[in-house]
Amino acid sequence: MSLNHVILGLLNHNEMTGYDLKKMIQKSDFMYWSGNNNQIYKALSELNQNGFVTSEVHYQESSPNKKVYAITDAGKAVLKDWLLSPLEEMEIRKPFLMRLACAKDLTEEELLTLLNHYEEQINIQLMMTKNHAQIHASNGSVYDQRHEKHELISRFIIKNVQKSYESELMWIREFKKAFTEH
Amino acid sequence: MSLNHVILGLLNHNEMTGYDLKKMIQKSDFMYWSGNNNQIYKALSELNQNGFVTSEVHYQESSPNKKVYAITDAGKAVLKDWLLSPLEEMEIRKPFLMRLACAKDLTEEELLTLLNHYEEQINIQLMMTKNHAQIHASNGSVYDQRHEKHELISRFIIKNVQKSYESELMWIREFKKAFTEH
DNA sequence: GGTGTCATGTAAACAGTTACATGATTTT
DNA sequence: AAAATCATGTAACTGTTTACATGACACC
Repeated sequence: MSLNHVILGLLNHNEMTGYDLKKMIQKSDFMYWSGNNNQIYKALSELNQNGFVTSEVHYQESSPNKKVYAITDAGKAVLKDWLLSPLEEMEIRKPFLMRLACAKDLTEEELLTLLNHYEEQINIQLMMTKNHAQIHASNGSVYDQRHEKHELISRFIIKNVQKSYESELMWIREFKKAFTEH
Repeated sequence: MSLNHVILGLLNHNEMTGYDLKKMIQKSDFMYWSGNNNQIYKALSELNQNGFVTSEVHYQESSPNKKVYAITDAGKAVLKDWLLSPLEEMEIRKPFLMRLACAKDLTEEELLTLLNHYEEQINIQLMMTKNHAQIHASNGSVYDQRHEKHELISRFIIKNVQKSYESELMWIREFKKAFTEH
């Protein structure tokens, strides 16, 4: 149940509404949850029931009312426990590799177009993260960047995602080269 | 429903039982399904009902009876349709990055031990894939490697997984360096 | 005598996605 | 006039994992 932990982590930066959390998770390049309503509002009510967050209703005229959530001391303790607990393994899901493994009956031409499609896709994804990174860098980002330490961390998180794509592109080029040289 | 497609792809190499498929998927470094019974036997009966595979019971004395599944022409057509259809996007799930993003209140020491744990974990995973690759190379592997083309493909699939881990290790070292140099 | 392999299957629980519902305001 | 933003929530569905059930044989 890691999403609950991440929500605590986000609320540890700033108090927020469910809607804010949803947008943050959906925009992020490295948070791997869809950020749909069901997930987030359920997680929040669960965290609230356990006393890990508090919620305060803000009445508004022109827009619907908000529930602003804030982390409690109990929540901070749970967050820290998680941070120091054994690390979950990463998962790489590359449907392209599945296709490659099943490509026995494809012609060399078909295989090359598949590879080219993949290269294009990864290129697009890389460009998107670079775009997001620029936006982050220009307008202050989600996290407060007054502290150097935290700035370093967020820079390296973005770098990590970009490196994953760049490494993939390098592999594709190597593969294409090996493939065209029979 | 990509698992069904991959099962077709595997059966396109060799006819097999559900148990064989299960083991293959569980041992694989790049197939991202757990390969539990429920998934595989359900998928097989579905493929069978749709006429994409046939099943033949092999009676055995000392072990339980087998159902050997083979791909049909209809199954081959479905497989090829999938191979030429639009590519699904890859997903990278790195719980470590989630922790980093939530690490605001950790001390620099705690953060460094987290990083070291991660490095160790990735190192272990890399070594495991290298081990698997050796086993594959020595005893003929799952796929028949009579054809050069296919040998090239399986070599590059393994290379892809390894490169993902190596790129991660490089990132970790870069991060540790940047971190210790304040 | 306990664990592991071979072999198939089901039940229950949990996680995740899509789609629905409401309703005012702002943008295209 | 249609679509998007703000804002919260639920229902139905699909997908995935864990655990159960059976039973012979081989290995340590």
